[in-house]
Amino acid sequence: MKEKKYQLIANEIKKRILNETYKANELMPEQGKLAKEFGVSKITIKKALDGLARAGLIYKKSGLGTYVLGQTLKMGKLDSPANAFDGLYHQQGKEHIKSKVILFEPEFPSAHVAQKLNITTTELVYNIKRLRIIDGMPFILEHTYMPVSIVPKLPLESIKSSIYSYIHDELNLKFGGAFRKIHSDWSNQDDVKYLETNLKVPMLEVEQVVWLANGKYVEYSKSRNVFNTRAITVVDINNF
Amino acid sequence: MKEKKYQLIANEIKKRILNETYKANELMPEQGKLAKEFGVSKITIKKALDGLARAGLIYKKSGLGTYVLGQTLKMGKLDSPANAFDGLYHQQGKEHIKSKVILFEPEFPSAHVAQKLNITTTELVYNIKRLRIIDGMPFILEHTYMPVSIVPKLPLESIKSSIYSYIHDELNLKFGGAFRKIHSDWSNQDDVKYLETNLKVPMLEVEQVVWLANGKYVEYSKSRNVFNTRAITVVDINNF
DNA sequence: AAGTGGTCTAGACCACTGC
DNA sequence: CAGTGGTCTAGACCACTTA
Repeated sequence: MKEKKYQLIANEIKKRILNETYKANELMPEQGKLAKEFGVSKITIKKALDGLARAGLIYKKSGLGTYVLGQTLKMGKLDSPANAFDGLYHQQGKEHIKSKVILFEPEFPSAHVAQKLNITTTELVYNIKRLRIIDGMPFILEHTYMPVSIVPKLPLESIKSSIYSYIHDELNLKFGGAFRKIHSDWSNQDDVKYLETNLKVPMLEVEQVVWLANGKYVEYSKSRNVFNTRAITVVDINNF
Repeated sequence: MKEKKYQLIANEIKKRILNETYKANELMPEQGKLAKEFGVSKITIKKALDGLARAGLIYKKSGLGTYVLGQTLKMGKLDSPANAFDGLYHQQGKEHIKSKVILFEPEFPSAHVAQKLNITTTELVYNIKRLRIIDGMPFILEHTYMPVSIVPKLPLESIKSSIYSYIHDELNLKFGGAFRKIHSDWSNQDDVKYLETNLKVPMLEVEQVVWLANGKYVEYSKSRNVFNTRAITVVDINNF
């Protein structure tokens, strides 16, 4: 799998921003210089920078130059970016995260779940409940439905660690995108049971549908956190 | 202000998707055909489609074609997309929304606010509290800080309707992007007072920093909703 | 093998900024 | 005016999917 030039360049520039070769609120080298340095055309540099701009790392001003953007809403250690497909396991590091499998069963989906996954009610799905534990603390209660047809042999080992890694690295499938709906709710019996909290406490719930690059829906899930343990962060860049 | 070709094309294709000329889960005309139809080069079509793909309307599969994506996580009527700069006023329509101005004062920002807005504590900001009311129902309690230097003459009329429209249409400034942090919390005294709810109820809070296309920070705000009145939706497309 | 989308180029021209 | 980023093109070539 050959890395694309614009991807390589974007990664290199990102590295330079993170190690402060290019400092926050300062001008970066102009596109022409970068094109020369990397030995590519101007438009390829632009593509790399466009990606970084969308990720909220830089901004460009026509007639002036490209600036490094100072990140002002810092993420807490346990916050999750809403724009990411690497999963908790990678965000937090595998030394810190454990998963307890509460439920792992095949079943025929309800009409509701089938509709979310764009399948019929006769196509089997896995019904998976996991408690994600970070540094020994119960953290997220995840309830996931996944079509069996897409992940026919889901190893228990992956469920305990990272289903996303299995899909990405072992099955070599690429994620396409996700719709997420974030809202707030009262804690329920399950939350109390697994997240070591009380009844009638605020919860943060993320409901999501995830699809692969080949257009197939791979997951419908709800993740619940106790209110004061996690926030979701979103970067939203105007235009394209 | 001349519209760009890829923007015009993206809008036209979006229209066709919405009026179901191109139907969900079906193939769209290939890029070559579209290029011919609109009389532009293939790469311009691609740019238009890339934008639509990032907005979650379509997905493309190399070797196959471009599909219209069926939206499976429907937004509720009062939900807000996290990816949008048009503001509530436009999302809900001005017939339905009213704003009650609770506080509107200039002040020197606290160190915290100054840091978020990337200014010094000697640069004046507006301290604005608004209650947004939809169809007579108290809906969102907004607390906003805005540098006076960017909006020197903010008309009270705009605060009552749409500050975003004023910035965009009257001042002709373009939004650049936003960082948002979404979390859950207990309701507090202010929530009870203005949102007609009880104490100790779950709330959804969106904390955000918004900057303009010229890189200047224009807003630091916190918006609070009662838990069962609104959700935030996010579309997250892998890669660029 | 044919057809799709994706990458990349060189270069023309435009739009915006500051001097 | 010079210098920046943005748009757009024609066309070469690659990667992927289906047959």
